[in-house]
Amino acid sequence: MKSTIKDVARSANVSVATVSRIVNGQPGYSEKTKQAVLEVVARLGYTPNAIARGLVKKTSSTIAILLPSLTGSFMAELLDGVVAAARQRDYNVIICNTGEDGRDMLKYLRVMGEQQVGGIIIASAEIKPEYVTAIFELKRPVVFVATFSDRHQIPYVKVDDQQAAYQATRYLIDRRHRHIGMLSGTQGDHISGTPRVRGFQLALEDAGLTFAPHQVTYGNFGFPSGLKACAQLIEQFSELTAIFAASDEMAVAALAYAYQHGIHVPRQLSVIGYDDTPLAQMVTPALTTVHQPIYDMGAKAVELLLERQAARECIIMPSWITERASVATLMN
Amino acid sequence: MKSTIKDVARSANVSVATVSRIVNGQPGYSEKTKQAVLEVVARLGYTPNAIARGLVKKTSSTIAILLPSLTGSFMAELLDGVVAAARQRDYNVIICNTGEDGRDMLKYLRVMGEQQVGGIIIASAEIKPEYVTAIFELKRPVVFVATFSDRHQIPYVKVDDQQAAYQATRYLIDRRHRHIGMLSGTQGDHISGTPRVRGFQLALEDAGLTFAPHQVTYGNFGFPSGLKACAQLIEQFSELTAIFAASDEMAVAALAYAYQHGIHVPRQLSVIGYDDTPLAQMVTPALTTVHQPIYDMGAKAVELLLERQAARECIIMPSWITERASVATLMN
DNA sequence: CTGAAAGCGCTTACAG
DNA sequence: CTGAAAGCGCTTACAG
Repeated sequence: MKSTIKDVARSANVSVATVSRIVNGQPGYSEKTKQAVLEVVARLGYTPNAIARGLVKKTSSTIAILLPSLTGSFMAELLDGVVAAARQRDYNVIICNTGEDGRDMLKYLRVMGEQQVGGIIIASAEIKPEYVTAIFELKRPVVFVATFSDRHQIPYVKVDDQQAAYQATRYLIDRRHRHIGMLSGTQGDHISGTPRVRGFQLALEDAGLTFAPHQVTYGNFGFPSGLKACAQLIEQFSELTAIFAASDEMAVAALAYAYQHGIHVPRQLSVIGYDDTPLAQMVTPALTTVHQPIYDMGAKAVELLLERQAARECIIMPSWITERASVATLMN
Repeated sequence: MKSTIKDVARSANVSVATVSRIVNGQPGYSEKTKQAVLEVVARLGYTPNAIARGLVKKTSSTIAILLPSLTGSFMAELLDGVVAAARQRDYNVIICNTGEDGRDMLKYLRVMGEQQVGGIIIASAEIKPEYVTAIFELKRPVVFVATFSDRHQIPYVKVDDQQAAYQATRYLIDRRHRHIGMLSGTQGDHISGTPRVRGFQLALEDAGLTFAPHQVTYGNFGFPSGLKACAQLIEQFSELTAIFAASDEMAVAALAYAYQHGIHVPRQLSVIGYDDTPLAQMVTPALTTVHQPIYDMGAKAVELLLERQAARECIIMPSWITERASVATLMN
């Protein structure tokens, strides 16, 4: 049987109050009783029950992260940042997989409320109105990361997707590409879909280039979808010399497609990605891509959640292009 | 203020016992009082406090997974399997990053004990003797995944690394390769290092080929280390026609190295990896590799932990080679 | 410096 | 079918 605070109190001939103070390093006891108690603690192998403590203190030193999927290195890196920042603050993190379509979002929101978590981070997902309702009912700190709601004041940390896409497109234009196609993420996705397409379009138009619907093709950010989208793009827009992909995985799919069809990257086709996940440096040719500070975004979200909740700030993280080997400058 | 069971009891003119029964679907109340109570529950927005329940039931419906690192798709996939299996059983999972060298292993073991978790999964890490001591003191279910202890009876689920390495090497030999090099993981790693080298050596010797130390070179399973190890291997063993890498990332590093040096894969150099992470299908040429059922291993670990703890079984999962495009059959 | 006691929000025999 | 009461393992005023 696990020993409790009562056991050590009895064994040390003191009250539980005294044991509690000593174990928690609060003032109020002599060095002598401290030694005696600590000795009993060691002998009995006593460890405090965090559940009981949580009940009286009404907080459990844990936060939850809700994410749509665990696959893909984006989430792994985000999680890494969250867990590291939480550990620094002695918080545990519970991980909830809500499913790609947010199927279990509402369920987890409720369950995490019941678990009395200190706060909830919601990652990269379409925020439906009913989520927002549930969030407000929870009366608990929530922050979004890599997503946001444009209708409600809920803190978020993310990159400016439209601007980042603009930069990436501009990068291609500056290297004299005039026929640029885009591999977009999920069509109709207001978070990471539409804004990136808009940035793409804007950059083209600002440079005096035309933008037509057949220049963009859609997938779901994943590799297989990228393969299909790339085939379709090249078929309907054969004059293209460069591709901007809305995710590294889709960009890598373009690389794979090109290789299979004997198209040399970057000599015959330039490719720029989005995310800068570890994948980008591993492929050949190494991928030039939009860098998102994913790890830092996770860490920042924790900070917002735990220490700056009152401020209700939103944070736009900087993004930039990390140059590698998949984009060529055109000669003419 | 959040309402408690007392609030709804008062509001519904019943005892807390009755509310408890109704909320938990236990027998013992009339349909009429049930309706009345449920109505109050809805009106007050009452949700039970899982912490309080955990205190009396002495279990918290959460398990912990301790892993050395979150980066790399191996861990992401494992985590995915664990989380999915836990969700099925209405368990939450707390994720603890112990650091590559197990720096925080002991700390987390203690903290998770205090959190009264229902069980602990320890993933892919060297198991030091002091861990085992701490594990036994915990008196809580523990299962290892992708690792094990050869000195103590603690359930594990893993692949037979030596055998898998043997198969991979054999695969190369069957395709007429006679000069085969290996990119090993961490030197001295008893879990995923040594056994794979041993399998490699055995396969060579069984085929009547020689095995010499200069045929293997060491990294730490990661991509950058693979690049270095590959350079070194090719320098000291230039006649090689095929490489067996102890991880997909190291195999991909070999692909990258070859590309940079104008060596065509698989025409001039064959490469086989280990893990079959998503990465393997994304690179070009697509990587032939040893498939580990990582997701299933995570799910299995949860099953062992929660439902078959008493049996104390260990499970060796099957592995196989998934053929893609990075290995060629030699002609001569 | 120390202890008795109330209380955190539940569940669960036990009695009716 | 229903309730009074004890108890889960702690923390924290309060009193001395």
